[in-house]
Amino acid sequence: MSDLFASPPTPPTPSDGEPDHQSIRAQLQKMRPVPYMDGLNPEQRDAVESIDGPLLVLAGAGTGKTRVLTTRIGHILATRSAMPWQILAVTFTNKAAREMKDRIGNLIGGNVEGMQWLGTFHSIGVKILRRHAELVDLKSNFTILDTDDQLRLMKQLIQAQGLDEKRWPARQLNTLIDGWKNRGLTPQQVPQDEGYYFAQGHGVKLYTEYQARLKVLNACDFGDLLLECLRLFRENPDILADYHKRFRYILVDEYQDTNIAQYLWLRLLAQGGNNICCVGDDDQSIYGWRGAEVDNILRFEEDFPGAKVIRLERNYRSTVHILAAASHLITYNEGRLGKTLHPQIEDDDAEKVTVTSAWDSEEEARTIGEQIEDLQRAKHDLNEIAILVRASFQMREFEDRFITMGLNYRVIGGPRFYERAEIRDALAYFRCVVQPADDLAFERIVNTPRRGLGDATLKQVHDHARSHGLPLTEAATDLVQTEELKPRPRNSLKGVLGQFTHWRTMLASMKHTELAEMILDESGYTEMWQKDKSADAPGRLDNLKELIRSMEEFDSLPSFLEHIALVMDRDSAQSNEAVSIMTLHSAKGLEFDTVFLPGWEEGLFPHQRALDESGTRGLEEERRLAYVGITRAKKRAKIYVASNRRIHGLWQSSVPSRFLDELPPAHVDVVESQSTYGGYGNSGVGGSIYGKSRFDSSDPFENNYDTPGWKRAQNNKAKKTGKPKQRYGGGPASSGKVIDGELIAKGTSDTPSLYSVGERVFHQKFGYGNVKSIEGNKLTVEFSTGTKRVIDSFVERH
DNA sequence: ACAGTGCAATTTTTT
DNA sequence: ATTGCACTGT
Repeated sequence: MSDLFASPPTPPTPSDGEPDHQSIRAQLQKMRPVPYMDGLNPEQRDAVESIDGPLLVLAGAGTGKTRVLTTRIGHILATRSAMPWQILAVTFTNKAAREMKDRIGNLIGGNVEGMQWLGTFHSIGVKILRRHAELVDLKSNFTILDTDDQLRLMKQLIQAQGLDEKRWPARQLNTLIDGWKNRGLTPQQVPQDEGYYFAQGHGVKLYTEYQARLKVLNACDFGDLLLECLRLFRENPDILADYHKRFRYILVDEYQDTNIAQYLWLRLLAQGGNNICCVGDDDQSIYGWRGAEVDNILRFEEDFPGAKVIRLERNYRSTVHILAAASHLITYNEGRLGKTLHPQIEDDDAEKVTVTSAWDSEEEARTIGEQIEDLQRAKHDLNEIAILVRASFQMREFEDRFITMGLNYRVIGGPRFYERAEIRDALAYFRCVVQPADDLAFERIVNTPRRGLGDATLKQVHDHARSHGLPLTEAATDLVQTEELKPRPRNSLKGVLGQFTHWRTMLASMKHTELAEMILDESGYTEMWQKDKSADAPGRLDNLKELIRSMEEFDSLPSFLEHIALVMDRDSAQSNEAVSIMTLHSAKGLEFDTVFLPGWEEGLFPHQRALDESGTRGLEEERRLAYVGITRAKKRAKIYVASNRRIHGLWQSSVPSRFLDELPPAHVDVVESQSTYGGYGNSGVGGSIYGKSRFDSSDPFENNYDTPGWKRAQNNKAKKTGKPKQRYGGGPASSGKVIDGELIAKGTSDTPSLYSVGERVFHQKFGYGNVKSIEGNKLTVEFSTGTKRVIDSFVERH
């Protein structure tokens, strides 16, 4: 394929405006198909070839969206319509950008380095801002603040206003300002009434102050990376015109996830050639809560007059049943552009989507564990299995279970490397060296490790800084020359400042990795963790080593810091075979043979908070989330409902999700979990309908969701809260109920414990352990993972 | 300055 | 239940 590029393409000159050339080339292209077009269906091909004018590609799940995007870029390059550096291609995540780069590389045979404008919205924003920083009151070495920095800054501002931080938490202010920034609003543009929501009208004032502080700190937050670009373009038409000339083609991935600021950003840039191609799927818009505007994609044809719209509806990923389930479910949403997925995979033996009821979340985890073992025995690849949960607290149950089972798993999207305290501390040291005005970094580490610089001293530095309008570092430098500080803190502060000055002088001459190590050693930071005898200290030291190691790939400390700020993913080694556990949100864009979807209960999924806060809009977004979940599956989608779940430490009985009603019965099998007898566990509520099909085998595929029992269950929902788990500890009250025969026999609170001190027992979650003491039916057991108090019926004698 | 205690909050997440 | 926080007392 690379022979297409054998002769070096000549860059089209700006005056090369004769469209005839292009269309002739395009025609030739159509007449003689080129290899990279092989295997594209007509719609995909159309999307690849329609490179002139605005184009919206509505790409349903699994319809070859990325392929179209990358082939389109390949096509632009192959037809010499633009040079690599004249293409702007934006994605949301670094992962998507990387994948796109890789695939273009494969397509055109290698070098994609020329595509310097392929990246995330934010990384491209930074790139533009650094070039023109002075025009937006920044220096080109400005710092990018993360959420943590933002919060600390806002907290300071709230305090400075004399407001009660309890009543007006920084978090809330951050969300508010973030929301404004997502909508492209500067402090002046915030609608008046909105400003009053926060702290009796202090909202806008705080926003203004926050922005002012950022300038002083020579810093940007993520929102600014776009917002300041907007300002730059608007205030400097010549610069915008420059970019118009530069970007002959614009491509946007996941357009349904763009917020207003991003939309404005794109529109300003697209005004040049109008060759903008947006790819997205309104049915997969799941980030409304962080500012994404589905409207952007719904409005595309109005925003870009003359736009062509191409629908990709041939799904190459999933079986008929999976697609039918997802499609039927999503039709319950209003306000969509409307697409139908047509299955391209023929499989007469395809499994229907299953819905399984479990007594509680523990049984749910156990059942899924067993099913995974079955799949494993049938030689299924564990990497092709995923568990997609609504909220991350659901993950723990699976982890616990898989640990005891000895099943390999990996959690995708947990706490990130860069978020760890030790990494943030180390970075703060580096930031402070590179950018002395970075007060937030300075504050973070000035007394870490302990240097005897407490609140009192810091307050003096702060006051001096404020009254003289100086960054903290400078204020501190001033102060130590005077007699204002007490001798001890004064010397201590003088010492650190001296060190920083020293490190800064080394910045140019020393290799950055060595300097970094030197900073951590000389500051006493490494030593602090070496002396720390807590269990995680060695791990933290490892992380620091890892941090230094990862700096190797960069050529300087500043470029490394930018990478950290923007590229927040850690490349985890995923060599082993393992089941993936992740949230539905982080599953977008992925696919697996088998997908387990636990926790389909009202309140959890759809999530109560989504309903409370956003009403129908929230519900529809939850439904799209369900759609995303189901369409991740290639061969098997397995849905689970638990009748009882522990939320915030309380057992709550729950009602199956309304989404289950919205699945097409013809493509769904209702089964009960392998280890449940009956499924009528929720006594008194009429029973779960999901166990019923077992006794109702005359017509197992009828729509079970409309039966009286189901209706009753819905009416009764949320009546019982905080109820103990009847099956295990209920005593006489629970007798006569349908319960798990195996476990109920093991004693209740009324009978003396069956165990004795010193006995070896087995627990489903914690594994083997020794009984330390007994109070009634509660045992204190020492497990390998620690000592826990458990109800005796949770363990087995061994 | 720091350690210990009490209290509230607790969806989803990228950049 | 767990965790992170702000405040209090030494």
